[in-house]
Amino acid sequence: MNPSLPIACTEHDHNLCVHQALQAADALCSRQGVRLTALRRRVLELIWQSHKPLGAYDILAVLSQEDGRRAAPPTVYRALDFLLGNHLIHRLASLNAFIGCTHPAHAHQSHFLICRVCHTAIEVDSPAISATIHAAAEAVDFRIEGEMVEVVGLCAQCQAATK
Amino acid sequence: MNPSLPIACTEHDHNLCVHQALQAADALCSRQGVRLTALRRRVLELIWQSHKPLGAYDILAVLSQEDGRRAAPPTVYRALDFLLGNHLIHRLASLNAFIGCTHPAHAHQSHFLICRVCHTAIEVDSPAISATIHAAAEAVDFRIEGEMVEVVGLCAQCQAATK
DNA sequence: AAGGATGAGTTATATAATAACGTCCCTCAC
DNA sequence: GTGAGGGACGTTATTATATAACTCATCCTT
Repeated sequence: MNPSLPIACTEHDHNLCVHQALQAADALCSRQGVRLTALRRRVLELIWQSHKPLGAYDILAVLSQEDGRRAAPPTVYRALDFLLGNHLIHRLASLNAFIGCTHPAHAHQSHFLICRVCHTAIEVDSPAISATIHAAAEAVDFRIEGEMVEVVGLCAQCQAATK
Repeated sequence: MNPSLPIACTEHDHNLCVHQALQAADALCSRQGVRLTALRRRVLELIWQSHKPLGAYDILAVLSQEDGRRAAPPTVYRALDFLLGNHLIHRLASLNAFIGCTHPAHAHQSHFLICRVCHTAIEVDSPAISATIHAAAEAVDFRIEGEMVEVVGLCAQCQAATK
C-alpha cells in the first residue's frame, strides 16, 4: 500500500474506514450540540460505504428497501442537508451526488478529482489551489464564500487499465 | 469604466457585446466547418443577452413565446449541446445554467466567480489556478481532462450594496 | 401535563434532462 | 433530375433531481 496515495485509491479495511467516519461524526455532532439521528447516521453510513459519489435516489432506494415501502425524497434530502450543513459530506454538482468528507473536523473547501471511468472522487486538500483562486478573486474584488473545484479525468488505475 | 474589471462587472454597450459574440461565433463555426443554424444562433444570442447564467427552460420559455406554441426541451438541449461542444458557451453545474464563453477562440477551462446575490458569473482566465490544480492531480497520478471551478461569493457591487 | 421546537412522514409538484422516433430538407453521386 | 444518406429539428413520452406545504410524532423544558 502506497501511503502517498489518497485513501480512495488504495486497498484498505473499508468497514473500519466507515466505522471511523461515523465515530468522528458522532463526536463532531455532540461537540456542536446537534443531533446525529438514526436516519442521518444511516444516510451518512450509506454514503461512506459506497466510497464513490452516491445519488440521493440511490440512498432513497436502499432506505425504502430496508424499511419496506417507506422513505420519500424529502426524508433523504433533509438528512443530506443536515450532513452538508455540518460538513460531514460534500455535494458534487457535476454528478448530482454526495460523498463523505474525509476531514470534517475543520471547515474547508470542496476540491475533487473525479474519474470519468470508475467515478471515484478523490478529495484533495491543496492550500495552493485556494491561494490561486483567492488571488484571482481579489483581482476583481470578489469576496469568496465557497470554492467548488471538480476536475474530471482518469485516475491512476483507470489510466493503467486502458493502456 | 475601469479596464481592469471583467466585462461582466462594467457598464458597456450590451448590444454591441452580443453582436460581437455572435460574429465571433459565425467566424468560428465557418472555420470549423460546422453549421450555426438559426436556432443555434438564436439560443446563443439569448444566452449572451442575459449576461447572467440562463437556464435551459428560461430559453425554452422565450422560444415558445416567440414562435407561438413551439419548442420542446430537446430542441433547446440539442442547441446547447452544439454550443457546448464548440466551446461557445459554458455550463455552470452549480446553477444548472449556461453562459456565453468570453474567449471561444482557444480551448480553455471553465473557471467562474458567481455572485450569490446578483448571479453575475465572472469568467476568470487564470493559468495559475490551472497550474495548482495540475500539480495536485500529478501528485496522485490523475490525468486531467477538464477543470470545473465555480466559486460562490459576493461581487464588488453587491458587497458595496450590502454595506 | 402543557407547550414549543425539532425531526420525520406524506402528498404533490417543480425543475432539469434524455429517450425514441418521425419528418423535412439539403447535398451530392450517379 | 433523382434518390440515397445524413444532419437538424419536431414531437411525445419519460426519467432524474429536488422542493413545497402540510401533518404528525417525539422529545425536552418548564
